[in-house]
This record gives sequence, structure tokens and C-alpha cells, in this order.
Amino acid sequence: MATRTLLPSRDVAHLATDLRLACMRISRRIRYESTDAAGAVAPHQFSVLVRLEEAPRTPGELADIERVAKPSMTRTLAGLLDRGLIQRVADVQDRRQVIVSLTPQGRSLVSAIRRTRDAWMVTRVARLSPQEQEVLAQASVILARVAAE
Amino acid sequence: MATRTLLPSRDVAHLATDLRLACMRISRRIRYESTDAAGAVAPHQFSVLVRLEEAPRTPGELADIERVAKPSMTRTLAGLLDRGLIQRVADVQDRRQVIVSLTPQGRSLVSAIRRTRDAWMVTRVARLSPQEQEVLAQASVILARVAAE
DNA sequence: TATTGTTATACTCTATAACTATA
DNA sequence: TATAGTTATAGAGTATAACAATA
Repeated sequence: MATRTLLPSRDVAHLATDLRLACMRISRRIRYESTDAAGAVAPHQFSVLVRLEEAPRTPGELADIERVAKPSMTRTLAGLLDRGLIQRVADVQDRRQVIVSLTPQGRSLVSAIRRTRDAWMVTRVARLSPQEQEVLAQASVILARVAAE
Repeated sequence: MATRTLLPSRDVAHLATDLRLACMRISRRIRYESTDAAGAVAPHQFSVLVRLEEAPRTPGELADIERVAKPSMTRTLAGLLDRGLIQRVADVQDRRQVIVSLTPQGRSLVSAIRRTRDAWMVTRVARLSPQEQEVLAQASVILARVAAE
């Protein structure tokens, strides 16, 4: 396939720029398109819901993971609690701590937002040729590795 | 190349999800890494500087482009003006209007931030094999087209 | 009278400092 | 005395409403 395609990017620097811009534009479009999704939550709230989908956590852990101050996380969690998306349980081992977890509503909201974001990309990927889809399949593996470094 | 690579993503839905996550992760990493760049500006400020790099504009045009209310743009521009990154000139044609443009300092800050963002990607792309770079070169063309749709 | 831009005011998300309760 | 979390308060960024200058 490489021998059949003319590349506008000839060197590493040029490729890096093109690739960075392409990823950032795709990302911006997806964020923008899924802003008005049903029951939309703000980015920082969604981020916390995703962390809680992985596992229940304490407010302190969430503050560390999201790199915000603890009082900021207190506020974010208060908002999610008001909307019934998370629940709080006192830790029986260490009663200073609180265990936060998703409610069924929180879990389904995360799924719904994910589906909205996927839908944007699914529509566009479906229009591409099998060859282009093949290129993107290989690229996504490489990009995932790069992002995880 | 396609015949030599096993793909974890077998269908369009799966590919769309993987690709979306990869792009968003790359984008997040780049934004995060370039946050502490010299003379860093907030995302909304940077966005305005980039618009002004394209051409001088009025506050009203900038508000429309950035999809914020006019008073918000007034504040953003005040901050950039304080830092000497933009300059304001009264429009001689229509004296209600103000023409905003980049100062030399604003122009070089935009370049510096771009270089920081590129540097992150250059480092990582340079470590990849020629075959992987080839895949990403083709992918960036496809992704740019998808984002522009 | 309509339009460009600013000022006045309020809401949200962020932070640091001080406080409560547990350990 | 140290730690987990909250409350108190303040600093940005956003918005809507009201105003000034100009068309």
C-alpha cells in the first residue's frame, strides 16, 4: 500500500505536525458534537464518572487522579450527588474516608455519552474505503501506544 | 502490510471506538504537556491568538468565531492586552468598531507554543519504525479529511 | 432605531487557608 | 500530631442585562 500512495509529509517533523493537528481537530469535533447529548455533564464531571466506572474511589483519590485540589473535588462530587449520578458510603475500616461509587443512573449516563461520541466517529469511519479503514485500524493501535507512553 | 498485521479491531464500530479514544488521548497528552510552556496562556486565550494570527479582527467577530458572548470576549482581550500580546486600533471607517491584531510578542508566543506541542509529537514519532511512520502519514491525511467534513 | 462594544452583576469551577472528625 | 474531608473565601471565565457611542 505504501508504494501506491503519495505522501504529503516527507519527514518526521512534518508528519508530527500533521498528525498532532489531525488528532486535536478530531478530538475537538467529537467534544463539540457530544456537548448537547442528553443529560450532558461538564467535562470535569464526566471525567470523574469515568474514573468511578473503573472502580469506587475516595474523594482524595479522585482529586489526585484528576489533579485538582480536594475542595474542588468536594464541589464536583456534590453536583454529581445532587443529580443522583453517584452515591457515598462511609468506610468502615477508616471512618475519616468516604467511598464514592456510580449509581445505576450514573453508569447509564456514562454509557449514553460514550455512545454519542462513538456515533460521530462510526458515521465517518463507515463512509471510508476498506483500505482507508485498514490504515486507521493500524494507526489507532500505534497512537494508543504512543499516548500511553 | 495489511496481510502481515493482526488487527484487534474487526468491525467499524470497534474501529471507531478505538480511533476516537486514541485521538482524544493523544490530544489530552499534548494539551497537558504544553500547559507549562514558557509564557503559557489559557486555552481560550491561545485560541484567540491563533484567530488573530490568521487576520486582524474585531471583538465581535472573535466572539462569534469562538462562540462566546461579547462581554466575555471583552474580558479575554483585556487580559491579552495587559500582557502585551495584542493591540487595538480604532476603525476609521466605522468608529464603533475596534480592530484587534497580534503584537510581535503575541506572534512569537503562538509560534513558541506550537513548537512545544510539535516537540512532544516529534519525539514520539521519531522512535517509531519507518513502517509505523508510513501508516501514521497515511492516517493523518485521512483524519484531517474526516475532521474537516 | 439598530449596532458595536463596554460596564454591572451573577453563576460556576478553580484554588488556598482554616476547621472538624477520625487515626 | 497527622490525615481525610468539608466549609469559608477569593480569583478566573462565563453569561445576561443595561448602557454609551456611533451608524
